[in-house]
Amino acid sequence: MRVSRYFLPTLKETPSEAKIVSHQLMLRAGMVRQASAGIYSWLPLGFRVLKKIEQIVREEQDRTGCHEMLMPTIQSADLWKQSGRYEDYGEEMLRILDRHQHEMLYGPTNEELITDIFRAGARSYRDVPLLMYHIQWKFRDEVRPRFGVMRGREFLMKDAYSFDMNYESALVAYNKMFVAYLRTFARMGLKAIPMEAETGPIGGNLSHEFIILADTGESEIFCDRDFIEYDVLASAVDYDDHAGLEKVVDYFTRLYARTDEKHDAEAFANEVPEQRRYEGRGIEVGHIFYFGTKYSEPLGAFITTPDDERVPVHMGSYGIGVSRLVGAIIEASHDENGIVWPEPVAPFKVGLINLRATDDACVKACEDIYARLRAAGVEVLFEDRDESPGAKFAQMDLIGLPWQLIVGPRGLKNGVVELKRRAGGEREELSIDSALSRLSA
RNA sequence: CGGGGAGUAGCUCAGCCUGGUAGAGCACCACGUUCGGGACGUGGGGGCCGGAGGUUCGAAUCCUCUCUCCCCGACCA
Repeated sequence: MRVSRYFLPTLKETPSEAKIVSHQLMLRAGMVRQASAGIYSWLPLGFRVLKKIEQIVREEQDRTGCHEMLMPTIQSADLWKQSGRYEDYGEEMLRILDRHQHEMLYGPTNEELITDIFRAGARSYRDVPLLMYHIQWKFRDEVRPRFGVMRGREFLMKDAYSFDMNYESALVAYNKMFVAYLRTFARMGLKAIPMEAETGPIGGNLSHEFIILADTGESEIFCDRDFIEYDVLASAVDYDDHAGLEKVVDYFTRLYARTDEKHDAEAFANEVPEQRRYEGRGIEVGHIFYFGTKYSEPLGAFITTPDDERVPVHMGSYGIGVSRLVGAIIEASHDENGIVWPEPVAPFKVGLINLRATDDACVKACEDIYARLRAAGVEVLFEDRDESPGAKFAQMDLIGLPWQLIVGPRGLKNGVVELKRRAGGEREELSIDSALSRLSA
């Protein structure tokens, strides 16, 4: 993509309404634009990041054998009345009347709808275990939206739902999601820590929040350093190896990890040796629940067991805040110059900077490099405008692409270009060919 | 929902107290000079001063109502 042909409205100054760094940087980098309180339009650059994150979430869900589907944003109130949540959910639910005066709502979550889908299509134990998910926009009419996309009213969420014949089987689904979540966040370059959580309005009795480490996070966290050092991506997972999954989950659930709300200084001191104590801040990006038959009973989602008994199906739900992750990643990864994207979620892999857009040799070299990078399938943002070098560097640093390939007349005389890594800022002069092979690797 | 603050150019803001017909910096456009970390000069474009009423010869400015946004608190993916 050429910057000259792109819609990239970056700002030099920080818009006054943004108070936290991720929100400021998202606005400055031209990723989003606020449409109204807690509701955002995703501009081309931001949308690319959102899609990258969504795709990682999707791949890790698919890997567990969870089936992707899509439920609507607008739901009928009927099912919610059946489950009892039409009243319970309160003001946070956006209620709508259609032209026939039917009560509709913009879905804040989808337990009711998925349960209805399940009960209509599943009859017996042969139909479970079953895992389904979708990635869809949700609306929760928060009293006070803030922090940009981190706590919007409209947000993109991945929500998965599990259906099992009994608790033991449901636990396997829970463990699959637990491990999938660890992998998902690790792939985005984040350290995610599962913490025991309250089950909240969704209900149930087995629940973990996944908190990622970020110095500017909302909640204070206390945990064992082993969480941070464990590399979940080091070995492949076999989601059919139930015992293996349990081992991983057991490992993580045994270690101390609590937010300030549940923190117990004494227990922390007793359970965790001093050199392994980690205190920091974090942001919640995922939440998993087992809630048994809370919805299947009132909504009548029953299946027949091998013994010809009719039992309510055991369920769990598993959420990841996809749009929140965009902000959370920036909170976890930025510096004084701007965003520092972890490569897997970066909107482009490399920014190609032509330092002298009026110089024929520079133009020729850049056009050649641009064509070759694209041919190699490398996502490249080509800064081809006639601007001052300083302005180009500043903008490139702001939007935080992992690599900058800098082409200027001075280097070209010696047959070299400069390859700079955004994280850490190491620069290296090398020939065009070796720069290209480095970036294509 | 309680408490506070703010709406003036794309962004950051001044002007408001003490009414006289719209400003600065950045951004944008043109030309020229520049060019390895947000360049410089000259010229230019852009605003029903959030909206509605009122007071007044005259309102960005005073009064009333209203909408929106932000912050703190309670609440939450």
